[in-house]
Amino acid sequence: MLRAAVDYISQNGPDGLSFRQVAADAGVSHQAPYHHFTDRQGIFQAIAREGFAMFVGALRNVDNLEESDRALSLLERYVDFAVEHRGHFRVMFRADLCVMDEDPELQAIADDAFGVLVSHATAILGPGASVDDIRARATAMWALAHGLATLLTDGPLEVKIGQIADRHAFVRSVGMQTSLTNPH
Amino acid sequence: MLRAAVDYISQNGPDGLSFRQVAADAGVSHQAPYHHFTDRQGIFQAIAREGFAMFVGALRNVDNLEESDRALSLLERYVDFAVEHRGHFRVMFRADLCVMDEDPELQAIADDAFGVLVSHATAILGPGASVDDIRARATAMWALAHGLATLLTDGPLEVKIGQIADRHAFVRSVGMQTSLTNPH
DNA sequence: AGGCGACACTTGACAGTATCAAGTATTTTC
DNA sequence: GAAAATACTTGATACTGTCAAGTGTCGCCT
Repeated sequence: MLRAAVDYISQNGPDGLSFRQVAADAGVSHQAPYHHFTDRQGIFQAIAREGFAMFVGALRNVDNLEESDRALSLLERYVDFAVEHRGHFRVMFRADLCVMDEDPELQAIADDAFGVLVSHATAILGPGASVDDIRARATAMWALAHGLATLLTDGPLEVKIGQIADRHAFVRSVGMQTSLTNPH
Repeated sequence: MLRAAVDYISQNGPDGLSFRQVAADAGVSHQAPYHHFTDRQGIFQAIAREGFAMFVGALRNVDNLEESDRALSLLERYVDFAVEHRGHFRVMFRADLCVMDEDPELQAIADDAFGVLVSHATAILGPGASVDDIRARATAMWALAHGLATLLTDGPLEVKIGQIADRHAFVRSVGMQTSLTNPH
């Protein structure tokens, strides 16, 4: 049932998603989903949870890589996740669809994902860096990755810059332009 | 009428927007908007048009600034626009809400906005830069700005990194971390 | 002056939607 | 084997976008 919803979202976006249609696709009555997910919002929350769990998994263990490659790998993985799980990704960062405030578990797992970024920013900037610098660096990496992912999945990037032949190479070349790999 | 719709969107997001509610707020019958904007999609297209027009206006003339300040100013203006016109911004980059393919005028004005980024990237990298480098640099700036704007307007940025006291200073400090101001 | 056509809007109807409420099996648990 | 939780079901309500056809009102042309 979740699977059906995610599939729909990845193709048509989250907005047109019909609770009833999902039920029909799963071959049950129109109230069956309402029993599992309390709300229409509930189904998005469930998707976001699953998504963030996978997301953290994709980002974790980046520390095992060679240091010079970590920032680019992080960027690459972030974008990869968005493209490969666009159904989940489209929901995860939409505050209007899944309100994290009401779901502590979701909040916790999202924190984990951000934690990866912060620890990475800390490692790159070294022990001497100020809290503000680390915060700024982590935000910069997040914003770059998130912007790229968003523009690729939903936005008009390919419309504007033309078809992208090799996504991995492209993402890396974009990352190189920002020298986020360097200490300062 | 557009005003009412934009106000609603800036507060509640574009998804819950009800054609009928907008009409009621404007004190007309439920079919009056349908006369002005052919579609529910039509109202989003109108908002996107208005938005991109303002957007280009906000980004233009960044060339007049001192060269070292251009990249940061561009970033700052991009984010400013998103925050100050969040009602428009939330619609402009949602391909599912306003399909640009069917609106050449909208497409043209969006091209203008991207043109500012490209010309800026070209100027920074100098005449010797390859097309791929310029493309990558323009994308990097766009992604950073867009990601930051998105995370600020819709995303969980402030939830994760804490309240931002001075937005302008923060945006600039994030921009500094990426050295997008430098040639390479 | 009189008519005419564009425009701005209205009422009415239809199918589809989320959601509330209350019912019915089936499965698990004690 | 009874009770309770689980997984559904049907029915009804209020709201939504959209189609269709009507009403008034203004400016303009003859």
